[in-house]
Amino acid sequence: MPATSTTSAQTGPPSGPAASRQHTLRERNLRLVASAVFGATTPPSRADVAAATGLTRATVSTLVDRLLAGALVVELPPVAVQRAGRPAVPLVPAARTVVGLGLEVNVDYLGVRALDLVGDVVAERVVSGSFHDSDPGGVLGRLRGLALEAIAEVDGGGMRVAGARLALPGLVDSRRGRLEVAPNLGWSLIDPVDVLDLHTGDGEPLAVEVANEAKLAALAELAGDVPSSFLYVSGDVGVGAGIVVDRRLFLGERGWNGEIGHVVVDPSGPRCSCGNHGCLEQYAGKEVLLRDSGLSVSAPLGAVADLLRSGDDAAAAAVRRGGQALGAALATFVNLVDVSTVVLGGAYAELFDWLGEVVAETVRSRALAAPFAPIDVRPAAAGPHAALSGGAREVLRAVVSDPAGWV
Amino acid sequence: MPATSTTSAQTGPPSGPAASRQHTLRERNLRLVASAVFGATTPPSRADVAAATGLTRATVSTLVDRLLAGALVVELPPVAVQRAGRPAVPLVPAARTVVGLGLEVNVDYLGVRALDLVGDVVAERVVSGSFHDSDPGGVLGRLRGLALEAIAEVDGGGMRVAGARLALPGLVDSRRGRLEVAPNLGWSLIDPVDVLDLHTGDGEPLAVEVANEAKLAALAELAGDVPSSFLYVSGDVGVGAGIVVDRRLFLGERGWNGEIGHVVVDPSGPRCSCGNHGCLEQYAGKEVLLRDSGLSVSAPLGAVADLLRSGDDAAAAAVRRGGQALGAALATFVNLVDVSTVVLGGAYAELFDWLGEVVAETVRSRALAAPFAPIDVRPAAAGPHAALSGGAREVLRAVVSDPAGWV
DNA sequence: ACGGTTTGTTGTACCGCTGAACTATTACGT
DNA sequence: ACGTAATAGTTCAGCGGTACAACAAACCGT
Repeated sequence: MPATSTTSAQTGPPSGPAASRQHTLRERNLRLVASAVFGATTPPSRADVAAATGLTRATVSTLVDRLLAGALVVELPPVAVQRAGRPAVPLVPAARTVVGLGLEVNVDYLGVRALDLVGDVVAERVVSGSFHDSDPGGVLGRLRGLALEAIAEVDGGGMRVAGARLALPGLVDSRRGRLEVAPNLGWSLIDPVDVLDLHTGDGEPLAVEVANEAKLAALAELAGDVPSSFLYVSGDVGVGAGIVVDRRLFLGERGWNGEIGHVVVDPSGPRCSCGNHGCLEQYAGKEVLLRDSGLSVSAPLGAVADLLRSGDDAAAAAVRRGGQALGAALATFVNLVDVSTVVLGGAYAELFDWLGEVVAETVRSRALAAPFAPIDVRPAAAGPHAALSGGAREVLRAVVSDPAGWV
Repeated sequence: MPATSTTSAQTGPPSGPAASRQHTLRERNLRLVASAVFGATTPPSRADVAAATGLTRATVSTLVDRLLAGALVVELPPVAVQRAGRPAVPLVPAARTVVGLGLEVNVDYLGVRALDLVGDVVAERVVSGSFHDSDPGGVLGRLRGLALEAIAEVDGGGMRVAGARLALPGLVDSRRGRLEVAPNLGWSLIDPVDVLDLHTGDGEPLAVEVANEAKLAALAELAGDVPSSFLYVSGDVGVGAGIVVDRRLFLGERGWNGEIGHVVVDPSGPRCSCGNHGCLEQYAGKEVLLRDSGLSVSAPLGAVADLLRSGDDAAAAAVRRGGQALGAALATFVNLVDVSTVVLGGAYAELFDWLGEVVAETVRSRALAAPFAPIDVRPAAAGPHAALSGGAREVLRAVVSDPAGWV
C-alpha cells in the first residue's frame, strides 16, 4: 500500500499494539489454555483448565482440540480417581513433536541442544575447543555443521523445529541479530544469522535470534525451583549477568544491560581492558582467580577447586578477594535494579561452596533493602552449557505464548 | 464461592491474565483509540484514528462515541482544510473533566497538584517548610488539608478526580501502600493512605497509591520531548533515580530500585550513613555540595549557583568532584540497565550548566556501550515539584489505558 | 450544476464466547 | 441389580463486537 499522503494527523503508521479482532480473542485464550497446561504442576483436565482460566468448559474444549490437533498437547489415559463422576482426561505437553534449538559459541566450547516441550533433550552436540581470537566464519561454519546434524536427527524423529537462539559472549543487538563485539572471542561486527543460514527439514528458513550468553543462561534457571525475579551472574573470563523480573528477561533499551564485570569495585585498583581501573573482572574474573591461585590462566577451574579442597592458602585468598568484590558489585546491582535473589552461575556455581558465603555476607551488609527483604544467594541449578537450554526454552516459550502460529 | 476441593490439578485460582471475552475486545480497542487520540501530535479525526490503529472507521466511530459520552475526548469544530472531501472532525483530550491528583511530602515542602487530561494544572497547593525528622501524623494531616482544598476546587469546577499518587522520598512498598523508611524525613513504617483518608466530592473513597518521589518525577519528564527510555536522577539530600523503559517505569521486584545514592564510588572514601564507605551521596549529595562550597548545609542551592557564577574556586571544585562521582556512578548504572539517555533532575538540573559537561564526559568515558550508542546527558525539562506532575500524570495514564472504567 | 473525494454512519454477516441442556462415565446406597 | 448423585466433556442457540459494503454528508474543482 503506497503512502496515501493523507494530511492532518501525524498518528503515524500502526506502530503500537494492533487492533483486536475476533481472532485476537482466540489467540489470547489459546495462549491462556496453553499456559495453564504447560504451567500446571499436575496434568490438568479440561475442567481444571476451565476453572483455572475462568473460561467455560465449552470454550476450553474447542481450544484444547486445537492444541491437540497442533500436537502441542496430548491426552493421557483417563486415570481412575476414587471419586464419583466421569474420570478426567489429563492433558500434558506433547513430547517429541515441537522442539526449540539452542546454539552457542563460547570461549571454550560450541554446541547445539534441542529441547522438546516436555523439557527433554532430544538432540545435542557439544565440542570443546579454544576460541580465543578465533575466525568467526570458520567457527560459525563448524557450529552450522553441528546444527545441521541436530536438525537432521530431530527431523528424522518426526519433530518440527520451532526456531533457534544463538548465545554469544558479547554485546548483541537482538533486534538486528548482530554481534557488536565479543572481546573474549576477538569478534566484532558479525551477522551470524547470515553465516549460519539454517533451514528446517522441509527447506523453510529457520528463524535464528541472537542473544547474550548470560541472559539465555539466566532463562535456563526458570526450569527449576527459582523465584520469579532474580539476577543471574555468569562468571567466566568475563562476568555477565541477566536480569529476570516476573519470569521475563529485562533487557533495557537494547539488551546491553547486566555488564556487572565492569562495575568499578575500587578506582585505585588494577587497570582493566575497558579503560577503567578496578573493575570486578580484575578481582573475580576466571583468569584472575586462576592466576592468584598460582595456576596457569588456561587451567581448568576445577584445579582451583582442587586446591581449595586441599586447603591451599593462595587459592583461599584469591577466592575470598573475588567473593568480596563480587559481593560489593552485586550490592550495587541489587540497589539499582531491586531483586532479592542472586543466582551464581558459570565459574561461580563451581566454586559456590567456597564463594557463596562471602558473597552473601558482603551483599547483605551493603544492600539497602536487605533489612526489609533478605537477599538470597544461591548456586545455579541448570546443568552445564545452560545457555543452550535457556535458548531452546526461549524458543518454546514463544510457541506456548502464541500457539495460534503452530496449530 | 467456597473452595470446592476439586482434586487433581493444582493450576490454582485464576491468578494470571484473565480470560478474554467479547468485552475484552472493547476494552482493548477503546484503549487503542484513546491512546491514538491522546498520543497524537495533531488532533486526529476518526478516519485518522482508524488508519493509525488498523480498526475500521465504523468501529472507531462507535468507540469514539463512547469516549465522547464519558467526556474523555471532545470534538473540535471541523476545520476547513484546503482539500476535496467532507472536512474532518478533530478529536482532542477533554479539558477540565477528569483530573489526576499528585501529592508529595518532601524534605522542604509538601503539596498537591491536579492535572486534567490536557495536562493543564487545574488546582495546586504547595507550602514550604522543613520536614527533617518531622511527625508523620501532623505532616500528613497538613497534606490532607491541602488535598481537601484542591478536591473541593476541582469538584466545584464539575470535574471528577480519577485517583491520586503520593510521592515520598524513601523506600515504598507500592503494593501495600506502605512507607518502609524515609531517612531524610525520619519516618518509618507508615501507612499514609489510612492517615490521608481522602474522598471524592460525592463521598466515594479516593484511591491513593504511594510511590517513590524520584520515580514519579521521572514520569513527569514524559510530558516533554524525551526518548522513550531514560534514567532520571533526582539530586537532593539523598540521590534517587527512576528507570523508564518504553515510557513505563521499571520497578524491579518491589519498586526499590534506582538507589544510585549508595553506589560506592570509592571504597576508601568517607563513611556513609548506610554503613558503607564512599557512597555517591558523600560526593554529590546536596549537603556535601553546599558544605564543600563553604556554605551552610541548610542554605538554598541557589547560593552555590551564585558562587559558581562569580567564579568561586571552592564551589567549582566541589561541583567538579561531585560531577565526576556522579558520572562514575551513572556509568555503572548505564552498564547495568542499558539506557542511553540520562536526565539530571532536582539539584542537578539547577547546577546543570556547571555540572553537565563533567558528568557527560565521565559517563561517556566509562560506559561500555558508549562507542556504539552515544550517551545523552541532559537537564530535566519538567518544572519545579516534578513528582506532583508525575503522580498526576500516572493517574491519568491509568485512565487512558483503561477508559472502559470511566465511560 | 455536477462528478470526484473524503468523512462519518447504517445495516448485514461472521466469528468466538457464554450458558444451559445433554451425554458419558464413575461411585454409592439400597 | 438398579437408581441417584456427581463430575467430565459436548452440542447448540444466543449475544456481543468487529468487518465489510453501501450510503449519506460535506467539501473541492471545473
